[in-house]
Formats: sequence, structure tokens, C-alpha cells
Amino acid sequence: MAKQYWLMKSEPSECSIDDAMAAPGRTVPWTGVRNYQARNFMRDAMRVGDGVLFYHSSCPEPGIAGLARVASTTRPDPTQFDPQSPYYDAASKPDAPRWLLLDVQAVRKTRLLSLAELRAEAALADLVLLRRGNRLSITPVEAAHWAHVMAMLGGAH
DNA sequence: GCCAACGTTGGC
DNA sequence: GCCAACGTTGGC
Repeated sequence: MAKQYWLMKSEPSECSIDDAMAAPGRTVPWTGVRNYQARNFMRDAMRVGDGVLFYHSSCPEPGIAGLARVASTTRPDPTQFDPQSPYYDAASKPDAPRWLLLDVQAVRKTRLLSLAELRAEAALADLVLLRRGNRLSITPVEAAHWAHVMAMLGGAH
């Protein structure tokens, strides 16, 4: 399958692009996904090597903050079984895990492409992130949209 | 803190 | 299977 592209939201107070760049192997487990559609993207569509726009959400300056890549296939997210975790799900059983994660490897930090700047780009009008009411933490990015974002960043891949 | 939008739950 | 109530997301 051809390389695909994704946008993944992270709250920088939990895991920022700086945190990911500083992690061993620049790689972090993408924990805490608790939405079936986002889980299904990870399980059914995302492949190692796919491109990722690393987006900061729920913060003073929301926007794309870096580039990353999918670095593993899925495995059960251990936080679902941890009663101390905010992501604990009492209804999920170890023999039938409900929630999955995969590893994301940071490639580089970019200048911040703010939400306002993204919205001002006519070429990105159909970006799933920008659609009205979108709340999904993982969304697909069309190749043309990815290319446009790369161009906004100066063309460096 | 507000609130629009959306997802999930659960009674029926 | 419907749908109202509720919870969450996330920008502002």
C-alpha cells in the first residue's frame, strides 16, 4: 500500500513535540486513544512509515508543531488496565483489550503552523482537522494536503 | 468558563 | 432500533 499521511493530536502538557524529540529513539507510545474511529485508523489503516503531522491541541497555541512517522503496528494500550490512569477503562478486559496504541517517532520539530494559519490556506479547506466540529484525535491527511503543508514549511521533507 | 459539536449510554 | 440525556473535546 502506498504511504499514507495522518494528523495526530497531542496535548503538549502531556506529550509535546519536544517531549517526543527527547524520548529514547525519538519514539513515544501513542497512549490514551479512547475513540473507536481513531482506534480503527491505527488498527486497520496506519502502517509503519506513514507520515504524521504532530498537532498540539488544548493549549495556548494550537497547531502543527512537528513531523513524525508511524513507527510500529498496534498493541494493547496498558493504561486501559491501570485504575490509577486517567485512561482507565473498567469495561476493558485483558483477554479482550478494547484500546490500542502504536509508536510514533518524531522526525523533526517545525515552526508552529497555527490553526489560524492553516484555516487561512484555501488549499487546506478540506483538511479533516479543519472541518466543522471535528474532534477526532487521529485524522487522515490527503497527499495533496501533506504536500501543501510541506510547502508551507519551506519545501524541506 | 463558555459552548458548539459530536460520541456514547441506556431506557424503552 | 430510536433518541434523549449526558459526557467529552477543544477552540475561544
